[in-house]
Amino acid sequence: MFSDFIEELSWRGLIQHKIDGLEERLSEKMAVGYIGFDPTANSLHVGSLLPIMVLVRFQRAGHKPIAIVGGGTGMIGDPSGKTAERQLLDSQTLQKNVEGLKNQLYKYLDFENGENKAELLNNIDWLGKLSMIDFLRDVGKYFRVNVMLTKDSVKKRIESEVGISFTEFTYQILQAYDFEYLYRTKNCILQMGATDQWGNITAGTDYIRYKHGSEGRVFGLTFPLVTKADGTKFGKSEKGNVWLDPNLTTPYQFYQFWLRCDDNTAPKFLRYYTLLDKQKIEQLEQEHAQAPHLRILQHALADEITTFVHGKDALNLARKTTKALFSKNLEEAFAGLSDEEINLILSGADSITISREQLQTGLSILDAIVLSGLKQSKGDARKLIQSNGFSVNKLKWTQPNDVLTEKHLLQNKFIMLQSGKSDIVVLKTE
RNA sequence: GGGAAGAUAGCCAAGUGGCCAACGGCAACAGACUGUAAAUCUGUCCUCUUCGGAGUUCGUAGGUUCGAAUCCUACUCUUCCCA
Repeated sequence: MFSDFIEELSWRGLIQHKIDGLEERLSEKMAVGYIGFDPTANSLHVGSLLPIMVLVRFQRAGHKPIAIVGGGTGMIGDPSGKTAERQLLDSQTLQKNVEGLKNQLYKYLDFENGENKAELLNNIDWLGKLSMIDFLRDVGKYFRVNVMLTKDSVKKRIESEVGISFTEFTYQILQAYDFEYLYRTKNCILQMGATDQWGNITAGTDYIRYKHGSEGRVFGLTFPLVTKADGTKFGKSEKGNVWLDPNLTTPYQFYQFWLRCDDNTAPKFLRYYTLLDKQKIEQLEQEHAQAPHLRILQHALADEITTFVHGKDALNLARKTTKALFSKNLEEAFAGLSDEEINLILSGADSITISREQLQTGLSILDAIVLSGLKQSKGDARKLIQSNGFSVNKLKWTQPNDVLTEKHLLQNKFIMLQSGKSDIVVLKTE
């Protein structure tokens, strides 16, 4: 039962590097493996979803996952993939971020049941106790500077204009120490991470081998950094980062993010981020090829991931809201719905609330656009209208000097403001 | 310690006394075509605006000039060469 983890990752295209022998070791018996999460923000965003899914698959394959939040290493800053020295966070912010990450990870892994229940640890608990002298005597002795210099993350920074501080240079030792600590105390034999972590991971496996000799047979595995087919940065919407916290990115916005995925990237993301099996994904691809305009892959992607991250109820609401807002005929879409149903559907959308009196006296359309956040100034709002990019209740609005009044209300309740094709804000009245 | 080159908008980068809110590219936003996709073509793209304009930018601070991103001085930072 332990054997299919590597095979699974492999067909999903999730293996970039791995240390030989891992597959055999995993098939023998339950293994303990870990991934570290960086507390640079107080919520995880979609970029962290891939490591989470890898841990989830690891646990589903019968192994025991450990998630580390980097309360200690976060104080230092990982130079991997960074062109400039990291701005250090103060310990209060860091502490808050660590708590935020913990709460989210509890949602995705099973921390309750079975021999392979997940664990969550904060590396400040052991790194914080390490004294300077102990560190240099017991840990630093095992690291050769010439080897450390060859790591990509260090090499790139040394060659760059900004260089690298001693602090960040030592980062790999701390991460290696984490791995060794987990090996020693939790019998953890595998560290996983994105491709840019390979140097840090091998620093750990080398360290364990030196320190524990032939007993120290441990493994590393990396998965690709997420990219999109068009080369643009993954994980940003027009409003910024896409977060996993529903208070920062609503389930509707989250659902929409995946729904807008392009055709070339969708098959990859289905493999990366969903628990659908190979057969199902290939079937979806065939259906998609038959009728691409139905966007079958995008719907499957958005449905699966939104359910996983926010749950079935949130998905249903996001779908209902999407269906209502993107319907061609609004009157029809809302006809026959009760007040409660309408309120529920609108509660999922981005919205602003204004007073009834403002509509009675007439609300300038430019003000409305700025209030809604669709554009940040009246000048921008005017340009939007002039370029034919603004609609009210799905009808193009061409007069920048006109006003919104009660006659624009749908169901006597709300007005739909839309910039471009997909950015919709609902204006509600009190 | 000595010398040389450089710093321009979110990023890259041209401009070396007036024609400069500053060529071009990327990213971003909007339109057309589509499928809330990609590609392509078009428009916008320092800030605000009552769309008439107004205000603030070319490392920082001064200066020369009717006029400075452009010339001068000092300072800060970066890169390279020599010791």
